[in-house]
Amino acid sequence: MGVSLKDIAQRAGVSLATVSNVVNGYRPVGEQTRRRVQQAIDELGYTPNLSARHLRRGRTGIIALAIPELNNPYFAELADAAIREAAGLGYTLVMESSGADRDLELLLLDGSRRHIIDGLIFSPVRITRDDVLARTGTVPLVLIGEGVYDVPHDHIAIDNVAASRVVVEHLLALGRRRIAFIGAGAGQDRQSAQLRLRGYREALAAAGLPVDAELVVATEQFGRRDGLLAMRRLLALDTPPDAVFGYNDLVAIGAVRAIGEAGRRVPEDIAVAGIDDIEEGRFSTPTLTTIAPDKEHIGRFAVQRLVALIEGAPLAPPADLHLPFRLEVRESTGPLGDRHRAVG
Amino acid sequence: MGVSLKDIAQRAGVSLATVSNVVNGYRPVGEQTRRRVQQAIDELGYTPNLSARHLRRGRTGIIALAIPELNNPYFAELADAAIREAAGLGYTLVMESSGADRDLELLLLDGSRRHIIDGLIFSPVRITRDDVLARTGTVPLVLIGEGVYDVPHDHIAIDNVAASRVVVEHLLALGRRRIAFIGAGAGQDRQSAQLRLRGYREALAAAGLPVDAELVVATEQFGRRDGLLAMRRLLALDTPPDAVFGYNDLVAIGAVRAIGEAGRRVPEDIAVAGIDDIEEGRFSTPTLTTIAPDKEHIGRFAVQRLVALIEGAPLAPPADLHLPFRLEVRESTGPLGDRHRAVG
DNA sequence: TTGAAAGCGCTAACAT
DNA sequence: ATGTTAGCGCTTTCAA
Repeated sequence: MGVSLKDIAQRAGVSLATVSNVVNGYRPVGEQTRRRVQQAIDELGYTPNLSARHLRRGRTGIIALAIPELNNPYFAELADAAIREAAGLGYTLVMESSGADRDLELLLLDGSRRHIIDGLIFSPVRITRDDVLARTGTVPLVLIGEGVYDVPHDHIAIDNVAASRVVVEHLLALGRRRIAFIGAGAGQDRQSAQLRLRGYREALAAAGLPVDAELVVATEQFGRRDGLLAMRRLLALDTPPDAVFGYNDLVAIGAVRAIGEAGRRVPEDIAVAGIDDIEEGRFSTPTLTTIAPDKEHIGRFAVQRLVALIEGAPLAPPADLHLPFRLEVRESTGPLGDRHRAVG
Repeated sequence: MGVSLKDIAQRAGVSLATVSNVVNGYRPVGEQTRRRVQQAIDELGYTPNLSARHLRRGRTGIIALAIPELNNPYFAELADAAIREAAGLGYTLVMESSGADRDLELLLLDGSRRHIIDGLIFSPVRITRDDVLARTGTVPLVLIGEGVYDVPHDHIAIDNVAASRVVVEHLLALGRRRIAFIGAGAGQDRQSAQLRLRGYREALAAAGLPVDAELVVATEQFGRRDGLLAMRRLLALDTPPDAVFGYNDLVAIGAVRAIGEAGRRVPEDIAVAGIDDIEEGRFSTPTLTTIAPDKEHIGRFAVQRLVALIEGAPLAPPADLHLPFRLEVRESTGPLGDRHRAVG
């Protein structure tokens, strides 16, 4: 074991409590004493034993960020911001993957790690509002993403229905009329898929267009491969779409690949757009039109709310926060002839 | 506070030690007793308080994976494997980012979190062999990647010189003669950049070709944008290259983008290859030729070695492990006319 | 302004 | 096979 408070106390000729107060600043310490203690700390190279502190305080200083897929770049970028914010507030953030599995999500919700984490930032995709209401776990909880609404917890997300509408309106403004949606979710209640699908439907309805069921493709997951496979099915239709809206950027990128493999061009033959604004889409060929949520903001804000909750700061009641987003029009829906404008 | 061992002991009418033994299995417990204790545990919903356990044991059950950039997909894919392996062995893995900063790396090396982590898997890029030899930290350490060699720690990596040679030999076999290298590292000692550059040089030398200094481009970082900017400089040369080898897949993808923006084609005009085999390169247009290290293997193996070290298992002395890799030839260097073969 | 001491929940050495 | 108990390092109440 390393250097402990007791070692410092002995060295400085003071009591344990005094050293603790120099370290934590809970109550005033005389200037003389403080100096002696600080010197001992420096000489011996003391750092607090966190396990002991946590045992005593009943807190661990660890918060978790639970997301469906670890290697979805959207979450990686979000996590990056969250980790930095957490570190700045004296917390360590650990990432947990639910694998988009309902049972695992329920476990996380009920505090599978309740003794190791002080709080949870959760991006659920399979559980429902009722699951959250019925939860027995008590660790502070902040929800992100569009999984669940109307629950007594902080909830940070963009308005997915509105975002989807903006994308589809953009495609309509380009003159596209057979607009497909990839990623409707395969039977399970991926709530965010429902919301994005709803925005898609609303935009079509507002334009007086019918929703053609064969243009709405469900997928098992929401990765590149899922987008690719779904797009192949769309290309096999008698009348393929002239535009595709992907559930997220990964799905859209998979669709772009499938279109190229079929010898068609994006955007000339088929325009493609996604949601998330992952960096990949800013360098792909063609670059990808997308909805850009402020990931940095979401990540930092979620951590701030959670830490406030943990530390019992007086704060506003649970809020449903809709952060702004913007449409990034790039080559995959750009006007023709606009290919290969320099990026970066 | 929640339910403690004492609560269970009272409920089951046994001693603390017995409950502890039911939970941990350190010594045998009678069948009758075990059943009663287990029932109490189930009824009261007991879970061990990890802070207490850690305080007592002197270990935290947390290991760290320190990498240069959190949102480099290569590391995300590696981390995914490592996190699963760690969980399987009863450890929680936290990710730390060094930001490829030398001071931060030194801090990590000397145990900036010594009280919170039991061990460290470290992928350094700026520190040197001497830094590692001089380290004062004592937490068990496993090195991954090509940052440092010949130090008394486990070290897991692919042979970067050999891998680079394979890539360049492949480009040579395609008949390319002006082969550029992007990502030589800008002055700082990014050891892995040196190694990959060495492989590049060796392959050219073996083919009896000179190394043209203007075809070797240093970059600040190793992301998509760096590849893009470097490639623009190469395209501005009097005689641009007919092939490009990127330090990693991200750099290569940036280069592909720059080539397209300049109105040239990959691979017809310029062939491009990288290292890492990130999923992005399997769906990009064109798909990216690359070196595929076994990320799953590296991640799991690093965790296994580290945990063995932590738990003091008798094990072989520190080893320098070179894991196998293979060349994945895809469209970006494929024979002409091979575009858009179906992937997936 | 400072000190003494209890006790957070657990494990492991020592007893029985 | 089971029980008793010391003590990991820290924070915090009560006293001085």
